[in-house]
Order: sequence, then structure tokens, then C-alpha cells
Amino acid sequence: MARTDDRFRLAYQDLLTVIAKAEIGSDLPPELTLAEQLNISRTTVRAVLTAFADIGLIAWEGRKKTILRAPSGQDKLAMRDEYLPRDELERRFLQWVLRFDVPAGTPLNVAKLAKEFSVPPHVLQEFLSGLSQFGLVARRPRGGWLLLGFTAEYAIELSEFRAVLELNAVRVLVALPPGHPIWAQLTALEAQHIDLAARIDRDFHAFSPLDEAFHSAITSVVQNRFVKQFQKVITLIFHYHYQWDKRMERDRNAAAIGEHLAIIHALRSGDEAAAVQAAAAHLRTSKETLLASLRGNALIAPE
Amino acid sequence: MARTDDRFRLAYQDLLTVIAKAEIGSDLPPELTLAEQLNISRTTVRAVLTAFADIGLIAWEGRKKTILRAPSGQDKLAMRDEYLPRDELERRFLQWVLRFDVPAGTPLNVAKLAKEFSVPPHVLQEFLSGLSQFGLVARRPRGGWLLLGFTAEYAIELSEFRAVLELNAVRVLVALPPGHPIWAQLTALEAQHIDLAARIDRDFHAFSPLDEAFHSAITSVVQNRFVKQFQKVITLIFHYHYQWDKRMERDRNAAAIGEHLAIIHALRSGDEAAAVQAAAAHLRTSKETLLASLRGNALIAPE
DNA sequence: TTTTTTGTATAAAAAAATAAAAAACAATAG
DNA sequence: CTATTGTTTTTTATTTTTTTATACAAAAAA
Repeated sequence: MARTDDRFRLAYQDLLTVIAKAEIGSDLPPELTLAEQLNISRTTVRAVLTAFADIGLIAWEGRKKTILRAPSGQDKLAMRDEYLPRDELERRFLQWVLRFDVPAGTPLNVAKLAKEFSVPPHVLQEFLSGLSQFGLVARRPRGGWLLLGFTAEYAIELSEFRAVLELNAVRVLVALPPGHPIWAQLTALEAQHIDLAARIDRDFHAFSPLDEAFHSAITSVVQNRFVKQFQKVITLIFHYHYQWDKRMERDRNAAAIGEHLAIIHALRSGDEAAAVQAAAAHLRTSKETLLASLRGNALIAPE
Repeated sequence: MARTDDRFRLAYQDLLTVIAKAEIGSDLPPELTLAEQLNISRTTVRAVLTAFADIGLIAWEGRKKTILRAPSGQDKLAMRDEYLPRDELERRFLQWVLRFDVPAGTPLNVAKLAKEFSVPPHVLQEFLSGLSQFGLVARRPRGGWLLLGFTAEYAIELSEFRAVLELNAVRVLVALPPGHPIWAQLTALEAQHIDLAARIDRDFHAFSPLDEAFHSAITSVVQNRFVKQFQKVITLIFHYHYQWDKRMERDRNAAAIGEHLAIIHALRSGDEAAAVQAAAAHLRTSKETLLASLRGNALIAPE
């Protein structure tokens, strides 16, 4: 089979439940109506109707599609084993790359990896092509892929780029008028930070989502598709790493809370230089943490 | 044929010239040596040798590959019509999108476009997948591609992003020590600018490459793979537009030269604020020019 | 006996072929 | 004349096929 008939099978099931709800002897609506209801093309509707006529579920002649009997369990059509959805592939691949010590420079085998992640090869191919934009993998001159890997150098450059984007966001933010919704957002975040700081000994795990919320609030003031796109990778990678590096987690998070509060304070003051300085300090810490986690996970050799 | 045998044909030709230079009756080197010489795998070498044995050019038995006769014109193997190289596709596609009024939201037909640009469909597919990273095209939920197009909004966001990156570069640059090679580079560029300014009435076309050289010199001080990657698109798009918009070209370029010189001057002074200000002014002009060229080309409706 | 070279098998990537689904068009019933 | 169906054409997604690369074992030469 060249192309999966998942759409057909899905439509088959859907229409079966529609018929089950309808009365025996009644007529089905026109093909176009069914197509719109099931969100498929008329071609597929007709294929399903033909199948139903074949098993004697309906009588179909011209524009009369009469239900002959209630569908039984035998009429069901099993879905063929599905592949992984795309975001699950993303998650699993990143986990594989970042988590395990896949050394930089490893050649990737599309066919084998596709099997491993149970996706069709061309899906993996496209995924890799997307990743190559972020410099995590590269196409080899004569076919094949190379895992460039998440090296210390990569982490440094990523952190620096993050700093460029985020400091820009800070500069934009301080200049925003008091009526802008971001200020209310920051006040709410401040309260959450203070709240968490009070119970940090127990709930230091709760910091990770708060960190994400804080940074995405700040960067949200820059409405730029290019910035947003990169923000996605940055969040992804930082987020993944924080999840795994459990050393000193409590102290690290406590310190970060303090830095976040300092940034909020500086932003409120309207002093651009102060705000930039506070943000830069935090980003430096963040970079160090990322690098330390790399060394800790032995992805790179300890010095 | 599933895969092109270009490699085989190329190796065939290469080995033919090797044989033509060698003496009749002499033996060819081992397969591995030939493979290394021709930069192909042994499999392909063997395929070519088999072909040569078939046409009676060599006698091949075991490790003896004796040249029987000099190759004649008939022995040549024509290359099959080649597809476009990848960068030519890039050029042509961008030209098509940016130049002609392909409206935003046009669904793209991979098969048809592939024919039009004379590339295999999967090459175009991959190319589109790359472009989707820059937000010029997007994958439709149920298969197919959508041209998001080079709208005014896109141009604005691109310009802003460019400004973020370039102002960051300027901040890095002013802090560099006097011994850094960038200063010599800037001095050379300054001379070229002054030279061009003197003969701008005639040679205003020469500005485009100089502009590119100037901006890439400034951004080169930031050694960051993410920045570099975006620089590529930015250069591409700005460059394309400048090429076509011929209105006011002389005046525009003369003004830009002045702005460039002002930036160099401010950079030399070591005053960060002044340098940023000069660069920001130039980037604003640049953005306006890009937007004006969009309106001029009627890609978007004039206000 | 060791090294070099070849023969064979296996694997992988790219392009063509092909089936499914969508869209367009024409015909027909109401 | 409009709404719906029948039919054909396009288009996309996946599999199959073919070419190429690599790995391993066997044989020849040093």
C-alpha cells in the first residue's frame, strides 16, 4: 500500500456511530453534508458508503442512502497500528540526544532511527531537516545525517543568543506605559515568587514551571515571529536540562527566585540600565547552571 | 530507475580518462586505490570495471585488470539531464516569491512547482521545509504547503529582528580592543565608501556589494551560530529587494553611504550610546526602504 | 604468518511508482 | 434552475525499487 488509509478507517468508524444513532429505515444526508460533518472529502465519504453497501448496512441508489439495519460489532474496522505523533517524536528524540551521552559527531542512520522511534523514515528525515536549522544535526555532503550534538560550545552560544533576545525584550519592556497588561502580569508573578520562596524547602520542584512563566512573560512583549521561533528551542533545551540536573536543585532555585524578584523590581523602576543589568546577571547564572549540568551529565569531559 | 546513477556515470568518465592516459597492456591499481582516487566507493568502482570488461576495454580476472585498448569516442557515456543545483533552486524560488505578486496564502503545489523549477519533488519538499523555519511558507494541517508570503508585516518583523542582532553586534564591537582586526577592516571599508561617494553619480550600482560587505563586517564580530544562520536569510531578502527596486537608487545609496560613514565614526569614538544611535538610525532608513519597495512592487496594497 | 586485495553480503539513501484522498468538473434528478 | 451525484483529474503520502556505501570473510601476495 502506498499511502495509509487511516483517513478512510477513521471516517468509517465515525459514520458507523452516526448510523448507530439514526433510525433504521431512515435516509442519510447528502454526501457533501456528510463530508463536512466528518471533515473529509467527498471521495472518502463515497468510499465508506460503498463499503457499507457491500456489507449490507445500507441500500444506496442514486441519492437514496437508506439504513437497512443497526451496525453490529462485526462491522467495526480496526485501525492499523499508528505511528507516533510528531511532537512525541520531538520529545523522544531530544530526550535521546540530550539525556544519553550520544557523542557529538555521531552519524545518524535514518532508517534505523525511524524504526527505533517507530515513525516512517521520511517523517524523521523532515524532523532532522528542521533540527538542522538549530544546528543540532547537519546533513553530510554525500547523504546521511550527522549529530552535531549538544556540546558545551553549543550551550554557550545558545545562552548568548538567549541573552541577546531577552535583554532586547527587557529594553522594550521598561519603556512600556503603566497601563500595559504586562505590569499586572509581573505583579502576579512577583506574588507567586514570594509565595514559593517561603516554602522553597519543600516545593523547590515547583520552580521550573514558574521559571518558564517568568521568562515567557518577559519575552512576550516582543511580538516578532523570528524571536518567537527561537524562543521555542531555547525553552525546550533549557527546560529539558533543568528537569534532569537534580544537584543543588533547592539552592539553585532559591537563588533564581531572588534574581527574578530583582529583575521585576528593576523593571518597575523604569531604569533601563538597572533592568538590563539585573537581567544580564540572571542570564549569566543560568548559563553557568546549564554548563555545569552538561559537565555533570558527562556529556562533555570534565576539565 | 529509482535513484540516479550520476555517481556511476561520473566515475565511468573519470576512469575512462585515467585509462586513456595509461599505457595499453598495463595493469590498473587495486580497486580500493581507484575508489580513493575517484572519491567513490569500491562498489561503484567495480560496477565501472565490469562495464569496461563488458565493452572489451579491459581484461579483468582476479586482481589483474589489464588495459586491452585505448578508449574510443564510442565508449563515452552521456550524463543524463541534470537537475538544478540546490542554490539555484533557492535563487529561483525566492525570485518567484519576492518578485512576482504571489499573494500571501496561496497553496503551493509541490508536484507542479517541482516540475516548474525542474527539481525532483522531494528536493522541493525539503527546501520548503527549510523555508518554513523562516516563516515564509507553512505546512497545511492536512498535507500540502501554504505560501505565507513576504508581506509588509513580515518585512517589518524581519527588519526589527535584524536591528536586534545588529545593534547587539555594535555593542560588542565598540568594546573590542584597538588591536582587533575589525578596526583595520573598518578603515578599509571607510576608504571604499569615501571613494564610492565621490563617483556616486555614475557608479551607484556598486553600492549593493559594499553594503553587504559593511553589514557582514559588523555582524562578523559576533561568533554565534544562531545569529549567523539568521544573518543568511536577512542578507538574502534585503539583497533581493535592493536589486529590484530601482527607484531613487542613486539618492538612496548616497544617503546610505553617509550613514555608514557615521556609524564607522561613532564606532571609533568608543561611545556605545552614540554608535548604537547611529546604527539604529541607519537600520530605520533601511526598513523604510524595504517597506517602500514592497509598496512599489505592489506586493501589498498602497495605503 | 602477516598484510593486502578481492569477493560477497548487508545496509542505507534517493528517486520512482503507486495508492489514498482531495478537488474539479460534468451530468442528472428534483 | 438548483442541489446532488457520478466521474475524472490532481495532488500528496508512503512503499518499493535501484543505486551506492560499508562491513566482513576469503584468498592471494609479500
